[in-house]
Amino acid sequence: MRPNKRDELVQKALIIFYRNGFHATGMDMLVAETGISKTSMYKHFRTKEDLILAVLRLRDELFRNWMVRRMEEIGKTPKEQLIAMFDALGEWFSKPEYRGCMFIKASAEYQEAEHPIHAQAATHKKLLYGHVLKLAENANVTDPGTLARQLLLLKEGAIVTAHLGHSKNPAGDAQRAAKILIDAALS
Amino acid sequence: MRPNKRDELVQKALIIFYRNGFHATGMDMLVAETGISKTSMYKHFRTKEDLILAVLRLRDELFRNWMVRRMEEIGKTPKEQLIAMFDALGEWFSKPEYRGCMFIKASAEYQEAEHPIHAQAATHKKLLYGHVLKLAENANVTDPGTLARQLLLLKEGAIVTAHLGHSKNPAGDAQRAAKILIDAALS
DNA sequence: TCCAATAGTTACTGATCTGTACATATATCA
DNA sequence: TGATATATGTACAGATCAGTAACTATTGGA
Repeated sequence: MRPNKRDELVQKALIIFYRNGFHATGMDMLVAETGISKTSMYKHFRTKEDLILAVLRLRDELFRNWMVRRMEEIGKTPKEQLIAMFDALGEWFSKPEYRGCMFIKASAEYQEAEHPIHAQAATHKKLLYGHVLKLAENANVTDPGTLARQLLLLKEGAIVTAHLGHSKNPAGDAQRAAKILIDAALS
Repeated sequence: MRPNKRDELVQKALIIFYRNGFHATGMDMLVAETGISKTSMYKHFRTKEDLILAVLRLRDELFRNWMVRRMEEIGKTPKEQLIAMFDALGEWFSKPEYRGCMFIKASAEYQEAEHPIHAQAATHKKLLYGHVLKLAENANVTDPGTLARQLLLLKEGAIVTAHLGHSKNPAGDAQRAAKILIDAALS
């Protein structure tokens, strides 16, 4: 049984927490849905919070890898890659299992900035900002920091709006806005 | 005791749910922090869910009234009022008790679109869209629907980002982006 | 003063929560 | 085969969860 039970737990817990929320998911539900015994879980993680932190670390890795890869596949130049972020978002939103951003939800359930789970969610956003900032710099825009933050505002807004479901095509709306902002920053 | 106990409960529960989250706030905590007996609570509301729905209705009323009023106080023309939305957001973010948008958090804890709490959150966003759409129409922009949705993407993004706290001035970034989008929609 | 509505107190149910104790099974490697 | 690590099953502790029952106190209006 070398293929780690710990990793299996984190992967399965990720899906369940994403679908069901953090407080609303009890350890007994994890036992029932993963088939992994509670004793094993508590051997790998001292507390539920530790498990959630491991889940968020995995999610951060998976999500950023996926997002960066899609942006590079769709766009060639830095400017195209920035615009491609919203194509990738559109793909994500159209998946049937889409339920919004796990980090926004984590920060909604663990609100205090000092809480480790909240802090981990903030770290994810910071790391993504780093990537977008680099692209904005390479696109030679005036004030790349501002443009990067503005594009990410559109991204977060689209994520929330896609989950709240009162808009038909938030990724498309965001992308059209992004193009205008990028062009304005290039002149 | 004409000044309704029911209203008092909803007002106090609003503050507690906003600060503490929905699942994380038990009825016993509400009893302890409001001083209202559990029997009274369950005389006014059949379930915790019913209480939450009443809280969200109040929040919708208070928030939209406040936002519309501030926009009208700060901006004269429809265009100025659209831009003023982000001044109002900045005021909100700087309040010490700021904890993000209650409706985003509600939809994060009650994820299924069919859930009454989720639906109520979506309704709030729809109502706000109606107001912004009317302003965009009165500002005589081309495609007011798209502009209204894009401005609201910036708004939701700023709200999330202000709560996740990795950005210094999300309302300012959003406002500068909003001005560019509005000007582009006017030409 | 009496009625009726609204409030509170206390104690409870049964379920579920996180986390643990303890004894047993299984798999790998020497 | 035997040692060690890792997994399991079951049962539990103690707290908390939403919601209820039965009874009492307070209030406003007629």
